[in-house]
Amino acid sequence: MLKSVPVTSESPHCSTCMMASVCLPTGMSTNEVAQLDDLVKERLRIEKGQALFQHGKGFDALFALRSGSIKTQMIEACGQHQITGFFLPGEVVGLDGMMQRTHSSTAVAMEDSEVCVIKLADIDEISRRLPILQHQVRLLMSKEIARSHHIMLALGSMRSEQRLATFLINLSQRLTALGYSSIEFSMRMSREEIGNFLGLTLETISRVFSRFARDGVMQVHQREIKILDMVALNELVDRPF
Amino acid sequence: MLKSVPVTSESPHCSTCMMASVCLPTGMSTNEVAQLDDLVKERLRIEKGQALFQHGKGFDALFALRSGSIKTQMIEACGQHQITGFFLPGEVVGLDGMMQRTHSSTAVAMEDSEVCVIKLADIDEISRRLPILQHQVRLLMSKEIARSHHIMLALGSMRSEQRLATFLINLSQRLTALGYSSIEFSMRMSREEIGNFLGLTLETISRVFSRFARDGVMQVHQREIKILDMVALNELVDRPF
DNA sequence: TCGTTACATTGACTTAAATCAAGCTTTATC
DNA sequence: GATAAAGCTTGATTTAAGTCAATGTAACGA
Repeated sequence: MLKSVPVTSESPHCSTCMMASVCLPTGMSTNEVAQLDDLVKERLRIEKGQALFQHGKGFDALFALRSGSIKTQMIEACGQHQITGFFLPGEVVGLDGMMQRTHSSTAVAMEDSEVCVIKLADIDEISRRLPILQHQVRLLMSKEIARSHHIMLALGSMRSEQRLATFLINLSQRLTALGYSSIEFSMRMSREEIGNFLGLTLETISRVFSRFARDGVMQVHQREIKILDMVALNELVDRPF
Repeated sequence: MLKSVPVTSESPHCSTCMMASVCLPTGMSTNEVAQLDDLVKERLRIEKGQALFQHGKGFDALFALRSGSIKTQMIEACGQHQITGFFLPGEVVGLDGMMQRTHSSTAVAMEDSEVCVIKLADIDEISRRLPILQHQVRLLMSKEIARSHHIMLALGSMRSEQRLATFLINLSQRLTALGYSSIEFSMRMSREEIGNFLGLTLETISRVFSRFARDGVMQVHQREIKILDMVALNELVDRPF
C-alpha cells in the first residue's frame, strides 16, 4: 500500500530539496526555508492507481507532490464522479479538507508518485516562530479557490474547444514552471479523465484533438502533444465565437 | 458610492453581534469572541448593483456580509462572465483574493447590503494572541474550496434538473441556518443569474421550474418558492437517471 | 511472438439544451 | 392610473455534444 520513505540526512529536507522553488516554500528567503526542516517528517510512495486519501476520511495533513502526478475527485453516492484537479510536482494536495477534519475529495496517483507529508500540527507549531508559513498556506488556499473559480468559468460558459484549449494552455504553463517544454509534452491523463474534468465525454475530447490537429494548431499522437500555434490556441479562448 | 458606517458602541462588535453564531466566529467560545472586538473597525453600505470589490483590483480585507446579499463573478476579457457564488448574511466574501493581493473576481450587491470590513493586517495581529482566529480563517477557506468543488461536480456531470435541484437544496439549507423556513423562501436572484451560475440559459431555468411545479415538487411564483416534496427533490440529485 | 486488454479514433444517429421569437407579469416611473 | 422597462414563460426550431457502435492502435503479460 502506501509505503513510508524515511526522511534522513540523505533524503533532503525543504532547505535542500530541488523542488523548493516551485513548492510550498516559493517566494520564501533562504533563511526562512532553512527553518522549515521540521515541517516534513515523513514521505510516502504511492503506486499508480492507489489513493493517497479518501473522501470522508479523517484529515490531518497536507501533501506536497515530489514526483509523479495525482488527480483529485469528488465521488457521489450514486456513482457519478467529477475530477476536480490534476496535480504536478511541487503542487500541494489536500487543501479542501483543511480544518474540516475530513476530506471532501479523494486523491489518486496517476503514476507511481512520492509526496511529502506536512502535518497540520507541525504547520501550527512552526508558524508560531515563522509567521510567513501561515501566509504561505493561506496563499496556497486562495490560489486553489481562484483555480476552482476559473474551472467553473470553463465548465459554465465555454464550448468544448475553448475548454480543451484552456486546459492545454494551463497545463503548458505549469509544465514550463517545472522546467519542461511549453509546447511539447506528454499528458499523464486519458481522454476519459480529461473529459470528466472538463464536463465532456471522451469522444468529444478525441474529436476536438483531431480538429486541432487538422487545423494545424497542434500535433497529437495519443498523449503526446506538440503545440504548433500557441497564438491560435489562445485566441480560441479569448474570443467567444 | 460605498458608504462607510462608523462602528461605535451602539453599532455592535462581534461580541454583541446577532450574526456571530453564523458568521466568522462560529464555533468560538464566548471568551474568544470577546477578543475579536478590534477585528472590525469599519462597516460599508453597498447599494443594489454596486461593486464591493473588483476583479484585478488590490486586496487587503475580507468582508463579512451583515445584511443583504452579494454575488461574485469572474469576468473574461471577451465579455463572458460566470457567477461563482451567491452570498447570504453571515457568509464571508473575498477569500479568493486572500494573499494574492488582487481579487480574482468581482463582488456585486444584489440588494442594498451591509458588510463588516475585516482587514488582513488585523487578522494577522489578532491571531497572534488568538490562534483560533487563524484556524477559523483556514476553515472558511477550506469550506470555500469544498463548495467550489461541489459546484464543479454539478456543472461537470449533472443535467439541468439535477443542477437546479442541487442549487435549491443548498439555498434551503443555508436559509435554515439563518432561521428562515427551509421550504418557503424568496430568491434574490433572477432566472438569468441562476442560469449563469449553473451553466444554463434563463429559458432552461424557467422551464425546469415549470416542470418542477407541474410535477408537484414545488410551487413557483416568480421568485417565491415553496417546496412541497423535499424527498423527491433530493432523489432527483441522488439518482443519476 | 501472439493474444489480451486498455485506450483512442471515427462515423451514424439521438437528444438535451440553446437559440430565436412571441406573449405575458410584475415592478417602476412619470 | 397609464406607460415603460425588466423579468418570466412558453413554443418552434436548431445545434453542440452525447450515445451507440465499429474499428484502430499501442502496451502488456504469458
